[in-house]
Amino acid sequence: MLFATWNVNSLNARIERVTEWLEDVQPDVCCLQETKMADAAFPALRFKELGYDSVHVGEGRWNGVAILSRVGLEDAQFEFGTELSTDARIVGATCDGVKTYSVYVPNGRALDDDHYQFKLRWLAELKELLAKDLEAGVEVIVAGDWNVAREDRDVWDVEAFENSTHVTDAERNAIQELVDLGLVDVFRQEHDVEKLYSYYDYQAGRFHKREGMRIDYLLASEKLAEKSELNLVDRNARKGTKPSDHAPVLTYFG
DNA sequence: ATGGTCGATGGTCGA
Repeated sequence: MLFATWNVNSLNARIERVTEWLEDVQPDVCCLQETKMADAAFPALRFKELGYDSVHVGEGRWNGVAILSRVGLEDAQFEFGTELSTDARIVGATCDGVKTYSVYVPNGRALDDDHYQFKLRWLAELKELLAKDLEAGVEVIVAGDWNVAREDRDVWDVEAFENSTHVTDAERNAIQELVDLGLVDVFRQEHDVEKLYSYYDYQAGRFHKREGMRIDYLLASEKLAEKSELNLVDRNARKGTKPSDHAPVLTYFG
C-alpha cells in the first residue's frame, strides 16, 4: 500500500497539480491538508473519476483536511474533541483496515500568541485520541502537516528559529509523546539524513537554496511501521507551475 | 531602490 500526505495550500488553486500528481504517482491513500474550501466545494466527483473515495472536513477560507482512498474508506469520522474540532484540522477513516487520520496541526504563529497555546492543547487532545486507538490494538496512521520540526536537523538553520514556533521543546515533546504511545516516524526510521525537507517558504528562493523544514510526516503504529519499505519526499511536486509550498511525503507498506 | 511569495479576499490576515 502506497500512502501519501500533502499540504496542498488551497485545493482550488492546486486542483490541476493534484489530479496530475494522483494520476502519475497513484497512491492508494492520500491525506490532504489546507484545502481551504467548504465541504460543498470539495471536488469529490473529480476524485471519484480518478478512482478515489474521499472524506473532507472544511470550513472555507482556511484549514480543511481530506482523505482519498482507492482501497476502501469506512467509518468516516468528522467530529472530534473540543480543541481538535475548533477548526477543520482533522478527519478520520478506516482505509484497508488501517485507522487513518489526516491532520493539520495549528501553526502557533508566535510563542506569545494564544495560537501557540492552542497548538499545544490541540496536540495534547490528539494524544488522548490516539492513545485510545492504540490501546484498542488498532493499526493507525496519522499523516499530515505537524508544524513541528522534530530535531534541529529538520530545519535548514535552527539559529534562524530562535524564539520561534516549530522547534521549541514543548512542541517537540508533544510529538515525542505521540511517538512514545507506540507510533513511528517512518521517514526517519528509514533515513538517517539531513537536509531532506517537506516544506519550503515561497519567499527568498528557499526551495532553490534547499532551505526548508521537515514538518510533514507520517506516524504509523509499530506493526505497520515494520512493513514500511520505502519513504520519500516528492521534490518534483514542489517544482514547476503553481506548486504548493509543501511537497508530498510518501511511504510504501509492503 | 524597493520589495521581496502565495492564497482567499475584496478589510488584510494567515502561513
